[in-house]
Amino acid sequence: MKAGRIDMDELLDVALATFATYGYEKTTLRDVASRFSVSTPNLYNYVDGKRDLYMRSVQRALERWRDSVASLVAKHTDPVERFHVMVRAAMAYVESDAVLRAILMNDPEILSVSSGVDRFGEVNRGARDMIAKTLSAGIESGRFLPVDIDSVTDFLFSTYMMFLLKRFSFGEGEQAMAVFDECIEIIVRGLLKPQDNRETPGGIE
Amino acid sequence: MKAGRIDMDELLDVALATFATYGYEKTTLRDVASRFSVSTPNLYNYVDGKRDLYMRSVQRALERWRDSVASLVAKHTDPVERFHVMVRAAMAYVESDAVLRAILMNDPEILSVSSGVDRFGEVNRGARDMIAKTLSAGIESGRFLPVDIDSVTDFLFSTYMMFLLKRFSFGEGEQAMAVFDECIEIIVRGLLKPQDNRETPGGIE
Amino acid sequence: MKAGRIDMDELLDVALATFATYGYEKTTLRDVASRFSVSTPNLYNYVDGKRDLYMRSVQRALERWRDSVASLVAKHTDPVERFHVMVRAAMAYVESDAVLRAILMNDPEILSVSSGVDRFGEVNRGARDMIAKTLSAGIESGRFLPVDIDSVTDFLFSTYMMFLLKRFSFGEGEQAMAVFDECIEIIVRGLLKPQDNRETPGGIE
Amino acid sequence: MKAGRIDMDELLDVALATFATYGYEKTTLRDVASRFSVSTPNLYNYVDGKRDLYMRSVQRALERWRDSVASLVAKHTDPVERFHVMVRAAMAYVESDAVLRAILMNDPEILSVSSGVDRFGEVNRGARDMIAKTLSAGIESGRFLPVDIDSVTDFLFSTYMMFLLKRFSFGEGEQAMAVFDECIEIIVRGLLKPQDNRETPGGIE
DNA sequence: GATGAATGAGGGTTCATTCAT
DNA sequence: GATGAATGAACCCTCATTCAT
Repeated sequence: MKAGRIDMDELLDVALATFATYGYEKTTLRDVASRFSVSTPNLYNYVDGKRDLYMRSVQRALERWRDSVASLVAKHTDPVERFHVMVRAAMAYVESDAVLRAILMNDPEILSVSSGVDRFGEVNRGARDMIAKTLSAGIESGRFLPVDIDSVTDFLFSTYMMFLLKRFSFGEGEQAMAVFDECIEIIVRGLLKPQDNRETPGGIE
Repeated sequence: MKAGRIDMDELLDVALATFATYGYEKTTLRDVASRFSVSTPNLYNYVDGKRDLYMRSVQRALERWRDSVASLVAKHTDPVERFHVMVRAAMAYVESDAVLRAILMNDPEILSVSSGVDRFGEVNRGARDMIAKTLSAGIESGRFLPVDIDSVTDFLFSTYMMFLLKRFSFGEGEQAMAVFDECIEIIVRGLLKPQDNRETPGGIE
Repeated sequence: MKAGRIDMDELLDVALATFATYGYEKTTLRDVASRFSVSTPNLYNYVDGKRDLYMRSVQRALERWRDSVASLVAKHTDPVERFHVMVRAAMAYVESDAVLRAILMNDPEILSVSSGVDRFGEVNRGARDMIAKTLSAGIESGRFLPVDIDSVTDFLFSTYMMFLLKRFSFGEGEQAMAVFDECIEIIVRGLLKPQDNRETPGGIE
Repeated sequence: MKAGRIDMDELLDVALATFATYGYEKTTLRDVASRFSVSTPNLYNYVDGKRDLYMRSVQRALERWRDSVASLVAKHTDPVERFHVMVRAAMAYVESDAVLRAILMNDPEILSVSSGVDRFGEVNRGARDMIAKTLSAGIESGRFLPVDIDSVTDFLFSTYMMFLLKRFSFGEGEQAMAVFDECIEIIVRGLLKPQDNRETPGGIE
């Protein structure tokens, strides 16, 4: 009783897996269409072309990633905790999702925000919002210093992305993670008001 | 005195890097040719087509790998030491060469020798020779039991390749290395004559 | 109600004529496509490439040839007559079809069945069936000796093909035909039961 | 002690044979060059390119043809005899020279003079001269009627070419020859002065 | 929604041809 | 003379995309 033969969610899932396997260039619309026993042009009734199919698939994957992190972060109220949970959950998610990892490795620029164009601006903005909110919550609660939220958010997001890239796209191995943990510690410590400086819950021991 | 605009060594290096970056399919002959400001068909004066360019580039990379390992192994005389140096040097080399790593990740079958066709037969044979020689040296020196060299060589090479694949192509992380080290220990211990069984120089402590 | 700009039958006819005129190599897909005022890649909606277009065109021509012969043979019941009709009709058809003749001259291996690969296996098998049926009919009717049908069919088909090649592909002229007629006589006479040996309807006198 | 590695006569012979075998398009300069173990560009020291190589090879073949006919014709003085010898010798030569025949079959336009461009103008002019001289000799000797030499030459040459084409390029078989013989008879009879009309030496009986 | 037909762009490859050496 | 290097044109073929049905 479906209106069409193709379910949009399924389409994006199948497409993402195919892109992950073959990479964007080598993936053929026929590859995707044939998985649904459907003609290639028919995909254009659901999607605006190959690029669009790719963008939407990746978008959805990025959203799931963001949502997963957000729901974990939501369980915590302490701003410092939220920070640590956020960065660690993000890392753990990528580590656990082979398809997303393959996508990121094939197309590292997905996470790049500096090189002029920001594809996936919405998702990235969502992630930024999450950071910004955590930041401002920390400031309002009085534990963080009253820094400029926008610029610090930018800084944090860039650092985060940089490490993701190093870790998963350029494959710089696990020592990159140690440096990352350390950097996060430094930043968090820098945000805390002096009297909080001793304890950083969730830090490495 | 230059033969032409293109130096063969440079060509293979550039090609390898390009293949490593984009993968075989997405790499265009124009990609490679344009790095030398040269027309695409001109590459056919140096190389027999895209496939050939790929094969030769990879071949050279594999040879460098093999030679690097061989030269390190040559510094040792004790068969047991040679074994440990050999397997560790091989792993370390791949770890240090991002281009080779990318190539292996994009085309894991390079190392496959079982699936009927053995592309890069010569290099693989060279590696096998290295193993076989180390084995027979150990036997002649009286430290190894007089095993059948061919079958043990086969076994060792397969084990070695299997771990390389797990480690770098399938990205199974570093715990695979621990297992590998252990396996090597077991094999070496099994090769040693009883009185040698206690000490395995180069082992993990 | 037209399916498209190109009618499959027309396509194969045009292609066959073009191949006959220029030969396989010199014939361009553009040559064929332009006859339909159509882009070259569009041919791939009808056909699987140049080789496939060639194969199908020739296949059809061979089928027409076979069918023409078969329908003539069907008018006769006497096995001996059938034999003579069959071989003569086959020869006459080629003589009358300049396009088929040109194709055969450009690509003599079409009829070759011995050299390992039998392209056009189906048609050749059809022709063999025709021979085999005629043979077994003759045997059942009691006029032919009870020979092994398969091996005699093989022998007859080979002889037939050999003469076709000599006549049309190597252009050995009409004296080849005389030899052919004689050979057929000999074979037929050898197949007949002794009491039939005197009369061979359709023979040369 | 040859100046170069290649003898011009040999080159043209080899080239002609190659063109005859593969046809103009499929023949590669490398095909020809490799027969002399010589680089492809080197051929340009002897010849002005592929087209030129073809033209010269064919030219030479046509000249040999013409000369062969001319030398046979020269043995006769009777104009009528000369005519018959000329046309028969021309036919016989083509029949005996498989390479020339293959060339003519692959490129029937060689003999075409009507379609605007006359490649091989010189040879064709030579052949025409031969006809014209025979004609004028016949006229001067008083056996032929005083026709306009140019137009009759044109007519004869065209007829001759037409039959050659029918016979060898379009493969119209041997009945074309009968028609040809008859036509020649008719023409010769028409040229003779009335009292000569009875006897036509060399005619068909 | 779905499909067959059609196209332009682009990729690998061959080839005739030119040029500097 | 001879050659290696270089190029543009052309070919087969794939693919994303459009359009009429």
